[in-house]
Amino acid sequence: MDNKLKKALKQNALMEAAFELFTKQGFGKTSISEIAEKAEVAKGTFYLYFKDKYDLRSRITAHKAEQILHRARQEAGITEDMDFEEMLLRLISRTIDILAEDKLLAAFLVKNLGYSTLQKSGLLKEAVEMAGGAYKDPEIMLCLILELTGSASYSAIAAAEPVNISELKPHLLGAISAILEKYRKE
Amino acid sequence: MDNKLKKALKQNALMEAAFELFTKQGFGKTSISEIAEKAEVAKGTFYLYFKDKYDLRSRITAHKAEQILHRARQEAGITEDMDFEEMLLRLISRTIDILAEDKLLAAFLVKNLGYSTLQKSGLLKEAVEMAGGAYKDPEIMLCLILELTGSASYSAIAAAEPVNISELKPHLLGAISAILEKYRKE
Amino acid sequence: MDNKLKKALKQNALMEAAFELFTKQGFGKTSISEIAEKAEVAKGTFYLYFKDKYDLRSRITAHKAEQILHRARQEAGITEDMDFEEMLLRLISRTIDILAEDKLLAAFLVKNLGYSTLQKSGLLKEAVEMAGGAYKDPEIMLCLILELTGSASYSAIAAAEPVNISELKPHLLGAISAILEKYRKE
Amino acid sequence: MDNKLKKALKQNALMEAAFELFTKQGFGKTSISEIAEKAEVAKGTFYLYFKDKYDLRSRITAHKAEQILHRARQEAGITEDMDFEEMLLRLISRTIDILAEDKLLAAFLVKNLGYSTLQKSGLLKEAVEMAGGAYKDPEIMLCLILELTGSASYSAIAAAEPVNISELKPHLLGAISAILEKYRKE
DNA sequence: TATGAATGAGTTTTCATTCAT
DNA sequence: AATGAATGAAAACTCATTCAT
Repeated sequence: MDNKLKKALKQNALMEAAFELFTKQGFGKTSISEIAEKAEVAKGTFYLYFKDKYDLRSRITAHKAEQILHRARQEAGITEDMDFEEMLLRLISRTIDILAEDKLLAAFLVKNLGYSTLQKSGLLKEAVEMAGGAYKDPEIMLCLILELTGSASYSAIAAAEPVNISELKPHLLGAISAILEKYRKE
Repeated sequence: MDNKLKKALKQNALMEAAFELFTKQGFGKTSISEIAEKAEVAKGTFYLYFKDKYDLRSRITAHKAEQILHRARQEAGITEDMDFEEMLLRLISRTIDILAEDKLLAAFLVKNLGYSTLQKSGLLKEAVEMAGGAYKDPEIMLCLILELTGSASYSAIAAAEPVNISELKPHLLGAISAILEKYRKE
Repeated sequence: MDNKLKKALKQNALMEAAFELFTKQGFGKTSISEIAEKAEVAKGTFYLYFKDKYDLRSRITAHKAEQILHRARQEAGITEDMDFEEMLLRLISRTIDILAEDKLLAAFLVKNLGYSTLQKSGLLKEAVEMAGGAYKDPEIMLCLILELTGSASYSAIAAAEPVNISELKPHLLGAISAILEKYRKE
Repeated sequence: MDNKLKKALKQNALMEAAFELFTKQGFGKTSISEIAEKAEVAKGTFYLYFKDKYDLRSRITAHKAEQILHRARQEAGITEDMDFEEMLLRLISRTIDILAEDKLLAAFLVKNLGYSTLQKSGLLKEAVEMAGGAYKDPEIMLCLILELTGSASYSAIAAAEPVNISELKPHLLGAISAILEKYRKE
C-alpha cells in the first residue's frame, strides 16, 4: 500500500543519508543522530528500521554492490557469442567506469565489500563455472583478477596514484589478459 | 640518558598495547583508557606521547611497515648478480611469509598502509629506478604488482579465501611473473 | 504543549541551579555535573539546552538583569507627572533595594553584566531619549551615573565597604543629583 | 647574592608571564603549565615560588597596583601649595592616563583590585585624613569617587563605551568635582 | 508508526601536584 | 634549587538507546 511505500522511503532516506556521511566523514565519526537528522527522520525512527550502525552499513554495502554489478552487466554489452575473456574484460571495464564516476562509492565499496560478500552474490560462482572449461584453477585465477582490479582501480580512482584511472585502465586490462593467458588450458 | 630510554620504552609500550588492541577489537572499539591500562601507564601519560588515537595509529602504521620491509629485505637473500625479476619475487615472497606468520599485522597494514605511505618510504622509488632499464612504464607496473600482492595475500592470510596463503603464493608469484613479462622491453 | 512546558521547566531548573552554584562557589569552581545534579537532571540533559558553561552564564545574566529591571520599574511608583530626575532616582533607589535583598544576585550581576548588555536592553536607550530634552550629553551622563551606582552599591552590598548599603544609599543618590545638576541645560 | 637575584628573576618571569596570560585569555582558562612554559621555567619550579594560581594572582594584583599608584603619584606633579581637590584630580587624571596606555592592565586591576585592597595600601587612609578638614564624610565621599572612577574609566578604556577614555575624562573629572562640591563644608 | 526528550554510561581530555633525579 | 615525566582525579562532552506520548 501507501504505507509500505512510505516505509520503504524512510528506510531509503536513512540509507542514502548514512552512505553520504560514511563516505564523507567515515563510519566511526558518523553518529546515528546525524544520520537521522540528514534523513529528516526522528532519531527513534532509526531503530524501527535498523538494529544499529553496523547493520545499516552492511545493508548499504550489499545494496550498493548489487546495484553496481547489475548496472555494469546491463551496460557491458555482453552477447552470447563472446568468449569468457572478452566478457570478463568488458564487465570489469564497465564496472571501473561506473566507479570512476563516483569516487566516494568506490572508496566505500573497497573498504566494506569483502571477497566473501562477492562470493555470496552468485555472480562469482557463475563466472567460476563459465571459466572452468577453458582455464585451470578458475577460482584462484578469478580471485587474483578481482583483487588486482579492486585494489588498483581504487587507488587510481580515489587518489590518482600512480596515475588517474583512465590512464591506468588499459594497463589493468592488459595485466588481466596476461593472467588469463597464464591460466588458459593449452 | 636513562630518562630518554625510559621515555622511549613508555612510548613503545603504548604503541605495542595499542597495536594489539586495534588488531584484536578494531580501532573504533578501542579506547585510550584501554590502551593506557594495557601499557601499564596512566591515562594522562598517553597524551604526553600522542596527540590522539589517530596520531597513534598513523605512527604505528609507519613503524610497522618499516620494520617489515627492513626484515624482508634482510632475509630475502638478495645478491648482486640477480636480475630484477628474481629480486622482486624474492622480496615479495619473503614479505608474504612474514605477514603470513602474523595475520593481525597483515590485516592492520592492509587497512592502514596506503600506496602513498609506501611511496614515501623510498624503497619504491629505488625499485622503480632499477626496473627502468628493462621494463616499460615501471611505476605503473610496480603499482599493479603491489596492489595485487597486498590485496590477494591479505584475503588469503586473513580469511583463507579462496585458499590459504601457502597455496595461493605460487599462483600469486606466477601472476606477477606474467605481468613482468608483459612489461619487459622486447 | 505539555512537552514545551516541561522543557521550559528543565531549562529553568538548570539556570536556577547554576545561578546558585555560581554565586556560592564561583563560576570556575562549578562543574556541569554539579549543576545537573542540583537541577535533578542527567548530565547529558545539560547539553540539550546549553552549549557549555559560558553559554549558560550569559543566558542567566541576561535573564536575571531583565527580571530585576522589570521588577524595579514596576515597583518604583513612577507616574506620568514626574520629571526625569525623580523618575531616575526612584528607579535606581528601587533597584538598589532589590539588590540589597540579595547580595549574591548583586555580586553576580556586577561581575557579569557589562554596560553593553544594558545598552541592548532598550531601557537605556529610552532613558537617554527622555533625558535628551533637559540634559547635555545624556548618554555620557547616564553612563557615569550607572557605573557609579553599580560599582558603589555593589561594594556596599557585598562587603559593607565603606558602610552598609542603607547608609550609603542617601549619599549615592545625593552624588547622582550632583551629577544631574551639572549636566542640566541652564 | 647572585643567587637571590636569580630567584627574584624567576619569580618575576612567572608573574609577568601569568599576568599576560590572565589578561589575554582569562584566569580560568590559564593553566600553570602554560604560565611555566611562557616564563621558560619548569612546571615544578612554579611551586617553589607560589602556592597555587590564586596565590599568584593576588600577588600580581598587589604588585601591579602598587606600581601604578606609585608612578601616578610621582608623575602627577603635586606640590605642597595645592588644595585637596586639585591634588586628587591630578592624581586621578594621571592614573587614568597610565591605565589608558595599557588596556589589559586596566582590565586586570578592575577585576581583581577590590576596595579593600586599596584600603590596605595606606594611600586611601592618608587621603581620608587630608580630606577630613574640608569635607564631610570623607571616607564615603572618596569611596564614591573611586568607584565612579574605576568603573567608568574601565568601561571607556576597555570597550570605548559609551565613548573613548580621552573623551570621557573631562566628564569624569567634572562629575568628581560636582561630588566634591556637594561634600565641601561650607 | 513515529517522535524526540531524557538518560547515563563511557570517552576524551585537562591539569594541579608530586617526586625521583 | 630546578627539573619535567608521571600521575590520576576530575572535568567536559558524546551518543546509543529507551520510552512516554
